[in-house]
Amino acid sequence: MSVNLVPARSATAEARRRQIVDATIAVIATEGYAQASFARIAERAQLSSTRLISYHFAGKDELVLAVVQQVLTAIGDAVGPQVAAQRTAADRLRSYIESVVAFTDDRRDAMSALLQIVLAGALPSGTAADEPVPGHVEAILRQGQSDGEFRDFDPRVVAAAVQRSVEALPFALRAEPDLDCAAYARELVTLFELGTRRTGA
Amino acid sequence: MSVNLVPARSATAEARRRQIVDATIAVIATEGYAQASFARIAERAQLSSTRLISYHFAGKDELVLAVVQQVLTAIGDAVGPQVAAQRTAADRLRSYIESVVAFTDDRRDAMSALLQIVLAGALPSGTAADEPVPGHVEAILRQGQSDGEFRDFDPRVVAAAVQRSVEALPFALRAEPDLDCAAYARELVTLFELGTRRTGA
Amino acid sequence: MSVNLVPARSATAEARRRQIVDATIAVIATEGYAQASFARIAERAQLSSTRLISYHFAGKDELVLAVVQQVLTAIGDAVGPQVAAQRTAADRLRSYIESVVAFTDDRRDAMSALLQIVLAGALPSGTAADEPVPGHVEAILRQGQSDGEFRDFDPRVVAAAVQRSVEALPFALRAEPDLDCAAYARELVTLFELGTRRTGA
Amino acid sequence: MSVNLVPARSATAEARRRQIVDATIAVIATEGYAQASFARIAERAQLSSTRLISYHFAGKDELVLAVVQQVLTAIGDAVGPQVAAQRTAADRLRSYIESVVAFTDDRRDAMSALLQIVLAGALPSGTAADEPVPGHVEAILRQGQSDGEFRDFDPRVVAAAVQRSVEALPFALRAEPDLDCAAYARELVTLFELGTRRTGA
DNA sequence: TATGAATGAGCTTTCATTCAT
DNA sequence: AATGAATGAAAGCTCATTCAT
Repeated sequence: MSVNLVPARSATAEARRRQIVDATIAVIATEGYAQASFARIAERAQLSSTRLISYHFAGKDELVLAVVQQVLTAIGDAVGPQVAAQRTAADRLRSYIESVVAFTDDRRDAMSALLQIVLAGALPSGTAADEPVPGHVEAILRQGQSDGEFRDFDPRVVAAAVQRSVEALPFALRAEPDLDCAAYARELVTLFELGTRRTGA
Repeated sequence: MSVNLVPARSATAEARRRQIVDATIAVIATEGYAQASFARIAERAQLSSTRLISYHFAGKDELVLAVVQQVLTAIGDAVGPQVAAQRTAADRLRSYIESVVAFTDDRRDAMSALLQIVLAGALPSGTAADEPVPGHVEAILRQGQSDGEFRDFDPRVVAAAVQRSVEALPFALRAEPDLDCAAYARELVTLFELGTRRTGA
Repeated sequence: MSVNLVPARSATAEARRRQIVDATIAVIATEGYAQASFARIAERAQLSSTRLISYHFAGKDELVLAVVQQVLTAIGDAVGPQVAAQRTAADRLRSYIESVVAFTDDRRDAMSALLQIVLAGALPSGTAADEPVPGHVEAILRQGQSDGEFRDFDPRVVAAAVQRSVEALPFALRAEPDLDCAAYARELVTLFELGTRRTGA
Repeated sequence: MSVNLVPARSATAEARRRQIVDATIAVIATEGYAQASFARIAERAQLSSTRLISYHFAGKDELVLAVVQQVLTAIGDAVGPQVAAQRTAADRLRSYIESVVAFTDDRRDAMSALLQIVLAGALPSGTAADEPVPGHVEAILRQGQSDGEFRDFDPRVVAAAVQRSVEALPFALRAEPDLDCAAYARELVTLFELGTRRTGA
């Protein structure tokens, strides 16, 4: 039996927060993190004044944190089940790349905003969310190594390479919106399959 | 015959610009791009007022551009000759990774500042420098493919993967300053060698 | 036959008002009058929102006035009977000083809050309570003069001196919480006894 | 030979600071400390914007500190020589009361502003100026005791009484602008002469 | 009696930049 | 080449208060 110490937010408040978070994502994605002032967010969300943002969020940090958490949750919901359904490490790696790419294609603004926040170092300290789905790729790689599927390599380095390669997609999409994301995913899958699989005989 | 439309800057002015650019790099690297205001830069450079910055640079855009150009030039000087000395595409790719990693290790602030500027989307439009050493990796990859060294893949996707993987290093170094960069480079070299080489018979 | 124009407040409402007034006193005493916003008061009183304050008090003026009245009433209850029990003016003056000092020692927050409000000039105009127990000291002094106990002096000036000297105690207590208040009172009593008594033959 | 490490402020800057400080004193004295916002100060000083205040003072704390220092210096200049010219402790005490009262009468706004700042507890911590001419009265009293002029009493208590009694004048002046200050001073002088002089035989 | 939601006005501070020497 | 002075705009944030249940 769990006790909720924090007073539950009302449905109205939750909807407002959601609306503000969505507007923040849109502003960051389209105008850049530096331009994401309360004024512009309020404008985008059709709010009467920025005061409504201050009312629902303790400060800008809390707003940014809410954006990060919302997007991370969405990524987790989209990617987690796909990856978990796979049997081998190679399949999980493939599934991870494919589903993150698909999510990126589907929710471009959300992914773009998340990356801008993380890369700008704008995350308030103490946040566990230093990376999208942090450590997941590294865990997959380590499992694959101990299972004998993958060759010997530093899982941190390769995990970083996978992660960053996937994260490159939003930038590519901004330059070329009609990019074939499925093909993009296939290229990355092949690249890292070849790069990680057990070599030899 | 080339005509110099821009009036040559004096040595004194050049030194001042250099001093300001260096201070800007230091501020961005250590405090973040968002904190790099004229006030903080002037403070770091020991200038009596921000007026000196405005005097030597037409505006913030020009200052940021000067930072980017200075760092890109330094990268070019460090990486270009190394890569050019190689005979095969595979060697050039290896050399590229190794020398960029070495440069990153050597000039951490400069590389960190450059990446923050680029990732923040802070480059004034019309700048050709959308990427560090833009297109170099892609050119190497294309050459390798037409030479038969590399397998068939989308050179843009793989180039992006290589580029971003190398760019991950400054972030890793911030978290772990004593990171073994040579080992980091070796891991990336192996990863992308395996991922790009001609497979099969 | 008296008519009650103000609708009687229920016991619940009265308790709430009391709770809010007490929280206001605590905030003013510990953080200063300038920091005594509705937000901080609500926080201190464990209220869910500032709305409850606005609900029970017509505005900040009324809240501050309620604080003043509550403290003044308490002072009157503590000091009045003591003074009234004395027979000579000198005894009444001594009793006034002693009992106000005792009250200040006993109810430090209340006295501190009252003084801050009065000294900040925060009393809404038209309030009769421009001073704690206004005029009492002056009345004692005038009586002592007409009775021939006290020498000839301007009772307003001396009353102000007595008043302010007693009011200095909260400030002294803040700097030195373990101050011997009884000794403090004795010093003041002697000082003003010597300063006011009939001199000469 | 002394070296000035802090760059000297220009005459222009010094004049501007003075102008702003004077306007601040006027606003605090006439409208109260709580109303002394940059906006009102700028308005009073006829400045084009509040930006000019921020330009000349690092923040509100520095501005308030400048006010305090300016007034304290003025008090010291007015009171110090008068007191120093006296031979006995009783004369010095009398001179102190008379000259502070005279200063208060002469520079009502300055004294009123100073007292409001001090009483509001608005002095940034670390400031030595916790009281107007701090400790001077106490020093006079101690000297008078060791010289045998004054009776035995706690000099801190009596000093506080003298200090606060003198500080009451600005409040009295606000209520009654035509108050006879010389008479006010005479009353206080007599009161504390009688209260402090050696009694007996 | 109480409360969640919302609000306009105001605050200090920082921004890059310009004027005038 | 350099500098002191000044500036309008915008930033995030807090204020007491009101609306609507």
